[in-house]
Amino acid sequence: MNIGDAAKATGLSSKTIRYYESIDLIAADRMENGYRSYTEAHVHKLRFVQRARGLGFSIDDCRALLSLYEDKHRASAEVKNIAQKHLEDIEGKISELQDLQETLSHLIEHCAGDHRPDCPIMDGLSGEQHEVFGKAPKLQ
Amino acid sequence: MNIGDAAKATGLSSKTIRYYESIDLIAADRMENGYRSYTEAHVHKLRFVQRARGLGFSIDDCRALLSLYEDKHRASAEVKNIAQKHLEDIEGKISELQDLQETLSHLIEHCAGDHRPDCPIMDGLSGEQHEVFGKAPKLQ
DNA sequence: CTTGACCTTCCAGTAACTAGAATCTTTATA
DNA sequence: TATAAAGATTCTAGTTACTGGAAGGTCAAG
Repeated sequence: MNIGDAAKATGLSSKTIRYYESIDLIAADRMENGYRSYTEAHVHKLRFVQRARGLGFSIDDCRALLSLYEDKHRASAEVKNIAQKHLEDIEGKISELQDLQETLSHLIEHCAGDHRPDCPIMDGLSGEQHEVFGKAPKLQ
Repeated sequence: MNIGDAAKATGLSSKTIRYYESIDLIAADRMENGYRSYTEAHVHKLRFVQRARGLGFSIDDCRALLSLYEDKHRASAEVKNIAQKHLEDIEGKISELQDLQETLSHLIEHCAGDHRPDCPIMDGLSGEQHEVFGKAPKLQ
């Protein structure tokens, strides 16, 4: 199977598949003409990574998960560990974003949003307001 | 004021302040020896950007907000518009992350996490599970 | 006069691709 | 059979918002 077919079979773009090979994540075989050649096993791995990326796992996580995927004697604890850490990451991000959401929606609520220049949002950003601010966490 | 003092006054690093100058966001004056020189007005603008970045506004948003900040005749509607779009972005991200969180925590819940190789998380990533999957949205 | 703290510029690296250019190879059509 | 289109290859560079580090200039203190 050529790269284009592998792309269709996985939902990844050819570019992305080549990229994954360039970072030694998933290597294809080569045909005589130099074209990459994909087997069903390759496609499974690609789809595995596609799903993991869809769940927000980093490429490095994917690398670790792939090697566990190929290890018939893996302990599920190892997999769970990676997933757990990732879940905690996600939960951290959610709560940071919720803080931002709260701060922003307060500011927006109090802004008339008309032709006049007075603007609580600007005041907030200028540091003229003290209630609502100072609570916003840093985004990484 | 030298860049180091401006950094202390704003909470930004000297590197970041130089970076902001390099992208034409906030330019400093120069002293005879070539050192950057910061006035209170500079510091206010830097702090303004620092707060906006803390609320997750992009550099481009900051650029727009800064120019509104300096425009005494701005309409608050313009500010509100930028903030509103950003809020919608944030809300979108929150809901994507919540979907991921739900999917992941279901998978994790059902994984024994012991020495045995059987693992619902792996099954999910391998596409052997169909209930929980397919719902996960793409992260941008 | 030297040490140390501070400043300067410039280059490279981060994450995970994506776009585009220049150049094959294969396939389909006239 | 000639050729054009589709699809393959590699390589470089751009994206976001910085951060780290190197090589070197400036300044105040001892």
